[in-house]
Amino acid sequence: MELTNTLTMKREPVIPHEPGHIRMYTCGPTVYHYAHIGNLRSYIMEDVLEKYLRYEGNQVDRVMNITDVGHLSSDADTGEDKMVAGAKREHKSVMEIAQFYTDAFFADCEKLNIRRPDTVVPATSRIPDFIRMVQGLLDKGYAYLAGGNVYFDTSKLREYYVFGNQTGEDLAVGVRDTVDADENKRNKTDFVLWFTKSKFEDQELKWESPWGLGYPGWHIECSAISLRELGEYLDIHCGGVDNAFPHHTNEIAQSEAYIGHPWCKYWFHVQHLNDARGKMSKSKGGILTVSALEEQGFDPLAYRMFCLQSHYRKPLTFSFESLQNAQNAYNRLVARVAALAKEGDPDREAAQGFQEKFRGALGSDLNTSLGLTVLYDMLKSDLSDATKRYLVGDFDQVLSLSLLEAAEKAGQPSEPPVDGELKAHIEELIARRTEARKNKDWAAADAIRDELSALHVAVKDTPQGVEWHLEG
RNA sequence: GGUGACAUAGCCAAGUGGUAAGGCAAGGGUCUGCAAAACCCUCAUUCCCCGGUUCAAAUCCGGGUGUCACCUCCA
Repeated sequence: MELTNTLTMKREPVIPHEPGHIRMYTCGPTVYHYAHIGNLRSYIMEDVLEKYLRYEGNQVDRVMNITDVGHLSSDADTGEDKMVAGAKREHKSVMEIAQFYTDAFFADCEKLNIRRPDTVVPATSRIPDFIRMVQGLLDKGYAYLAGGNVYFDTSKLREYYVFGNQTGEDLAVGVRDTVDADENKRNKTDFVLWFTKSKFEDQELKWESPWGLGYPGWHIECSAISLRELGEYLDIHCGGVDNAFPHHTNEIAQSEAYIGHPWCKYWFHVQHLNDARGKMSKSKGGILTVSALEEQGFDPLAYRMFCLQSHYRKPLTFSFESLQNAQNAYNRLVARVAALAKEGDPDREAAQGFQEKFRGALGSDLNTSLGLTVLYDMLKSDLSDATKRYLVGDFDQVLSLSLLEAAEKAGQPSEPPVDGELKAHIEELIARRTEARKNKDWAAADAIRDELSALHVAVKDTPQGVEWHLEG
């Protein structure tokens, strides 16, 4: 397949270091709060990438870290570690908070059909690895001690800025007026590998190290975890664009300095989900979670479809109007799949043409929007129902919209979740309406329908009789 | 100030030199007592603007404009 590699800003064929075996790393969540749907857009698109690589027949090893240490609390760089702030807010221990939000993150992922990576590593479980790596960088002369902290010396690199054409002079330290210049740094692009001293004094999570009691810098965890789990040749590193600088830039700097050769070949960056105000972010507030969407009657998979209808390299603006579009489209798609006859065997040979088109779409820089079009074209084609069902299942290995499962549920009118008394009342009203309709007393029939609709019951007259269901 | 990405109908979008896919919404129709659902039909002479190259440009080149993001917390 071909992907746009952020390192070169060109579309390139994906050729892994070891043929047929792709090693993929993803920056995981910081678990001090619920993930918002903007975070989850990245994870959805990365999930599609992983599944498509498997669909093409590759073995994929995927690793994700869980950041349960080392991030600061507020919009400004003042205050305590975000994990600590979260713990205090909820009167729990730091590790309890981390576990709680880690579980919440994976629960959201499950609702969105995001596969859990093969290996998930909490940063706090790998402190000795981080210390070893920092020591290695010191030994090789890429790091220095100053003011109690260990810094990475970016002047030792041939090239520091790998994404884009910035120069060191361009870096405006303190663009955000709450960020102060760190006097210990030899170069303004240098960054901390290990802290023992910082302006944030009340860190609860600290570990012994050769440089004193402290905690790791903000970038070391991804490098160390990736190097240990996936080796020195990483194929694809994923993340949101806002992490390209400084996080990914610093990861590359320290990883390549440590191993002494190029590290990761392809960088896959997902653009932001914006709302009318711009980037949706935790610090701005007003964030939307999967649960919030569910409370408003949306299926999490409609949000997945919303993301799939767009392209990962385009900024996507969220609005409830757009999500409603996606929800409608999803419902109709499921209804179409549900209408396919189940009898018969698929004609796999006839299916190949659409499979090729599907690969053509997804293989071309993960064009999910075009992939959905192939699905629609296939459903409209003159293939047999059995073949169509087969292809729906085939494409859904990548799209993961649970189309066959949802169609199955739609096919069996499940008992509406109402208690016996209310149910009896509704059925009584329906019986009276049927009677009124038989007598062509339309006014009475419509009055009863209004009454039902006040109870949030929608009725549908079909040749087989009256169907009803609860709304919203 | 520096850097990067993006710009196609009401909305989401495909498109990588050959004369604007698809989805949602909307309008019309069939069906139905009326609805709902389903099905059928319609819906951009034009792709942010201005130049240029070409027989031919949404696509290539030059110059603008706008939106968003990053510049040490963010995916």
